[in-house]
Amino acid sequence: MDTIGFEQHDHKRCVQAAIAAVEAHCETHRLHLTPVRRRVLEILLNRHSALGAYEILDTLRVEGLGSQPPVVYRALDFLVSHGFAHKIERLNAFIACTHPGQDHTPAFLICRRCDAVAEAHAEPTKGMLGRAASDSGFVIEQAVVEAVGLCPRCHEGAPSCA
Amino acid sequence: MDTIGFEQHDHKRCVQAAIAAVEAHCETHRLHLTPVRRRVLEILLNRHSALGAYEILDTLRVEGLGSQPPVVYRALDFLVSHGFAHKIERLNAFIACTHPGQDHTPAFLICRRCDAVAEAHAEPTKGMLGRAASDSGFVIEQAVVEAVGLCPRCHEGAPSCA
DNA sequence: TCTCAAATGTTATGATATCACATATGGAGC
DNA sequence: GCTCCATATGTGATATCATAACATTTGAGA
Repeated sequence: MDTIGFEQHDHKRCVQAAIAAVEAHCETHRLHLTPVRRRVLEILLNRHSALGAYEILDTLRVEGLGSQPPVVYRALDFLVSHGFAHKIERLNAFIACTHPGQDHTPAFLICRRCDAVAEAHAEPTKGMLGRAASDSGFVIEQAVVEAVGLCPRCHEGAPSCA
Repeated sequence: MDTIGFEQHDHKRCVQAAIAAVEAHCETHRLHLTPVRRRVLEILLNRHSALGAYEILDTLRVEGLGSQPPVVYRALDFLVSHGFAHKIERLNAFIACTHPGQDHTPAFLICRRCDAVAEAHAEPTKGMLGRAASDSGFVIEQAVVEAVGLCPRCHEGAPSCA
């Protein structure tokens, strides 16, 4: 399953690849990946845990890219609306998408101990939820699927998953 | 599927039955359903859409049951932690549980037009999410499943789903 | 070069949630 | 009945998350 992000990986390379994929997508879809938007995406990509909007803003402020909340929220709106990032409702935080440009319903595995977040795929129209929806005539347009628990490393009984 | 709440029903009776079920559960589990907690539950039960904490607080304030945010948040903590109510993360709002006392993972169908919310059951350990979790060694303890879309009535093309 | 839409800068405020500490309530043991 | 203590509530202040409103800048195309 290539969507699980708990294992070790070449992080620098994964960031570069993600940026490249987003750039390509913006190119073909005539979207503006402006400096602020690009930088917010980079900040998100540099972590595999979710970041609060104000944490991102702190970094932008240091770099002179903006100091007020609307700056970061607008950049996040752009990234989220085009599927380059996702909001984790449970955490009121944001995370870069691990497969940008592809249409998908993300599902998240959130470690409550080390705060790592892995993205998987959800199938909101299948399973009991999909059946309940179709039985009642509800039309699902969008879904939030977020599981909280322990990631493999934190589950091992290690004192910390740093 | 008795967990779908979009159809018409005897609302007064459903509220009474829910209160009775919660009372019974508190009785057997030595939990205190204090006046504030009971009233918050009633306020939630009187709707089939989610209510924000401050909306609930407005009602409590009028009734002299408390006027500060911690009052309502503490009552909600009690209700949510014992499964008598759920938080809808997507809406930052709360809703009474439709089958209190039973251990379950709720899933919600949220109408974006009329704000009605129906509760269904989720199976977080099944489907692709469960497989992704077990494949990676993630242990799911809790899950948020919330679908946004159109309820049967709003989907009919009616001007409103009042 | 002009124009206009898109993006950004900035001030202020709204909405959601918690902390910290004081006070009250109610049952267990004496 | 009284004391002790855990639980619950009252209250003021504040933290955290998010958006409204409007001015200014930028950049692609006429």
